[in-house]
Amino acid sequence: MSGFTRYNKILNLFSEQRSSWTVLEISDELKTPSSTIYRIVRELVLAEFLESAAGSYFRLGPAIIKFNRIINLSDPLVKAGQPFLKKLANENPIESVNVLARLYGNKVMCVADYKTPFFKNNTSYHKGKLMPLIYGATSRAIIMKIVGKNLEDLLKQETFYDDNDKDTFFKNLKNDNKKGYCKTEGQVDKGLIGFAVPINNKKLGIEASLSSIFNSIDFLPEHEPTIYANLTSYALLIERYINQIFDDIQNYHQISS
Amino acid sequence: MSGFTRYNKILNLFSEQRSSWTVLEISDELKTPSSTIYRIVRELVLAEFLESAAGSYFRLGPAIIKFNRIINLSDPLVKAGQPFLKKLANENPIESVNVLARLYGNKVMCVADYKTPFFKNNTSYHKGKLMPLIYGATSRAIIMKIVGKNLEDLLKQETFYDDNDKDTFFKNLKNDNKKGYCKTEGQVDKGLIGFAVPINNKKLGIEASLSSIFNSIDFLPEHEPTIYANLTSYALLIERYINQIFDDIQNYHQISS
DNA sequence: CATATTTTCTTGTATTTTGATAATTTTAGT
DNA sequence: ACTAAAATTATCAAAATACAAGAAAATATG
Repeated sequence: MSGFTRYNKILNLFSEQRSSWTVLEISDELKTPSSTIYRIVRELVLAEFLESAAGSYFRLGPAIIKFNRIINLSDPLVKAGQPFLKKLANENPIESVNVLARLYGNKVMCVADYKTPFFKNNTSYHKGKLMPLIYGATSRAIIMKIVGKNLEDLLKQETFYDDNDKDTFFKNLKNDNKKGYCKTEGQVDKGLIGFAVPINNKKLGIEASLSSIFNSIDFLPEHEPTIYANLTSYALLIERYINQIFDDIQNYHQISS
Repeated sequence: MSGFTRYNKILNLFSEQRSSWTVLEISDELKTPSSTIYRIVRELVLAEFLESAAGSYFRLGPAIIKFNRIINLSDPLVKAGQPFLKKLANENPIESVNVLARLYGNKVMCVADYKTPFFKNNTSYHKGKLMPLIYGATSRAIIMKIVGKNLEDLLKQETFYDDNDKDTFFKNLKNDNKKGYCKTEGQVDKGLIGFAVPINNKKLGIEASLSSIFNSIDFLPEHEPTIYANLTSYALLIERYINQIFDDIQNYHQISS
């Protein structure tokens, strides 16, 4: 273990399932002497990436919240998309969860979400949640714009049931790309149906999607055109807004240098 | 520069005011050779604490968002307090911003907020924002419960205009402690008036406050008893809920070990 | 207050980091 | 597609630091 890895390995132990650890537990888990872990944890506490909790446990610290706020204020995708999610939700014909997601390594991460007040189900789509790459409209709208070797690399880690499953996947992807949007049902959460369109910005290296998720029981086929129209127009708005933010950043850097 | 410091120094350059940096800019700022910075930045990008943006700029990366979500799901204060903020807001007689804040080093940080839909002003109180330690009801409700050497250490860095200013500060603090709540006007944002009560949990090491902030023009003296009653009762609810969460954690660790 | 637990300190040795420079890759403008 | 400039990675020996193991200190617990 060297470099940032030694810190990152410890930080990555803190998960949704297990959000507090003692030094000895970390030491066991990473098979590293406790004296070493004590030193590293102390450093992380000093930097407020960890903080000590009751009973000699440690948990993630406030530095994370601080940096997260800076991302919220400055990430072009979040900045451009966040304000539109509520509007999109209000124009949908039925109760919905609306999500802005982006590629994150070889997973997809939700970076902003808005749920209408009376939406019944709990969805997997929450800000910060990592989603599977090949399931769900949200993810597929992102990868449908990726081609060639990039797509190959991305899917390298994914396993399909069989060749047939794989073929169907690629066929659907091509089809979706032709239509311009994605629709999946029950792939991520049972009883939910999702629609998504891609959001891209080559200059900023943004590979993302905008999606609306509904309860299957609420959904009627005649809703589909409206849903699609809303998604498409808001995706366009967001893309335009991202470009504007990009120009602002450019200007800012030119002026200050 | 050694240990985590070298990573932390770079991460801490990314701020609200300046959220993207090039390697050369970082190198200039930290007076460190660019070959070194390239290496460190690459490590941080690999761990997704940074990501590359357009024009060879870097910005904070998605790992932050991921960890922030884990905090939201697991931090006892956020978990206990978040659900009550909206309820508190709805019981207030006028439009309000409602904030849960806690001590963070020698600053105060807002960890959850809820603003009523028609609140006019923009307040400084947003989740993740660092607030001054000695100004504003939110902060003062926290420090009014801290005594002796702890208080001394905490205030060591703060500067008062003069001795008179300092005396008034301590007199007010004592007074507030007697009353059980804090009230300040225009100390953080002009035109706003804030009320706050402390939230404490010795076992979990939580030093926090719950506050409601109003537009001064909306506020009438007859509102004060209701505001105070609401804050006090919700603070109690949150404290109780924190205890319950604490017990849950205890049980969880006992069962799993 | 005594004991158990957690945390920090100490030390020689092994490992890692550093930074100047060179080499390579990427980008942007014809 | 070509070229020049810029951005990024690779190399390597010197310098700095992390490491492990146990001892010591501090802190929590009953």
